[in-house]
Amino acid sequence: MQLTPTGWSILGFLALQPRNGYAIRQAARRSVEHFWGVSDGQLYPQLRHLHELGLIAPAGAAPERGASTTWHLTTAGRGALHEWLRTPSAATRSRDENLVKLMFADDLGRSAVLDLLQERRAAFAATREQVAAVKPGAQRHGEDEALDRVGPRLVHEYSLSFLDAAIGWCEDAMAEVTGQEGS
Amino acid sequence: MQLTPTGWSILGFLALQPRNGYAIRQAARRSVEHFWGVSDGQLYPQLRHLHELGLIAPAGAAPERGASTTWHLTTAGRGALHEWLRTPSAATRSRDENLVKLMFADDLGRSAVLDLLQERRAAFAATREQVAAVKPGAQRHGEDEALDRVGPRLVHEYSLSFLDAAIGWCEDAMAEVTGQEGS
DNA sequence: CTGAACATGTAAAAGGTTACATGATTTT
DNA sequence: AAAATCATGTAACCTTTTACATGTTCAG
Repeated sequence: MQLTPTGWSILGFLALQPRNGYAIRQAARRSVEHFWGVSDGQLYPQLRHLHELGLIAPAGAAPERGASTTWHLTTAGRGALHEWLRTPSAATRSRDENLVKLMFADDLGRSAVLDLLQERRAAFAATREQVAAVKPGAQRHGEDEALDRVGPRLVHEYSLSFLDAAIGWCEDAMAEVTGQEGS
Repeated sequence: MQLTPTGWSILGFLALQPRNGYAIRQAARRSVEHFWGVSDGQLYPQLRHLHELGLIAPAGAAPERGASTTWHLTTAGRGALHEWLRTPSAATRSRDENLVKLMFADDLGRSAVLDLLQERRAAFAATREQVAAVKPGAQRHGEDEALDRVGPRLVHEYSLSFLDAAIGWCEDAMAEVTGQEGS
């Protein structure tokens, strides 16, 4: 069984609990967004595809066009997800325009380098606040299977620790660049 | 002037010093790879494109097919690069399959979560060694303008501090998951 | 009843990765 | 002379992004 990681991620969200496409998007925004964005244009085609493969099924009989459709995993879907979970992962990849700029910014002088670091710090700090405001796994109210999962909590903690490290680095770097007034 | 960040990154490497396509790829591998990969299939078409825009020029008269071509920035190219450097950057984006799996791995039990964390730790540790082995900015021998640039050094330090944070988090997470033998 | 949020979708274009294909140069 | 590395390029495919398009439900 072969899917794009975006497909797997959608499958994963349905494994946590049944929901409609819109709710998947929201859940992705709350948790995964920074390391696996799911874009609008891909969500609904992927749902159709997963349905065709028999990995998910609509709650009602037939999904009507334009109406809200709640999807849930089939047995095959859960099996496929578990199989994927045991598969080795592709390496982490980032696309970080700001860092690329930093690489080449010397030409413009120290102040330009500082500007880039400041931009970076501000962006990370804003993201950190946003992430800190979210409670991981609290996707439903009341007692729920989702609540005692370690996965969402660990991922949330990872995001925070990454952001803290990045912000810390920005500050160190700014101090370093400000300190040595050579060149 | 509008380019893809891949194009800008190529331009940036030529700003540091003139070189051929192959050398750009190598330089990218040494420095930027983890946060802005430049893939083979894009490099040469991009060089042609940058040439058409008048941002870079070949060393010899005309670039011959199959022969090594050393490219350097034109005045317009350097101007465009500088302009880009002052432009606000797109937000950092990562694609991290391992983290997505972690999010959904609870179903398979604590041992599967630990496996994922171990896989993650090993991958980051390997990358860390690889990155640590590289000396930033040392792209030429002898005294060189590249040597007193802060950019490459800062970026190198960022990579290391990111990797350290990630490895630290893996270890904390493993301890946490191992510790609480509930569920 | 009006606007905000909910909900689903499509089409086109841009971008990136992979695999392939070829030949030159240098080292052993 | 063979092998490794240097060097350039193409084509197909896959994925993602963006922009658009439409209709519903609920709160004020």
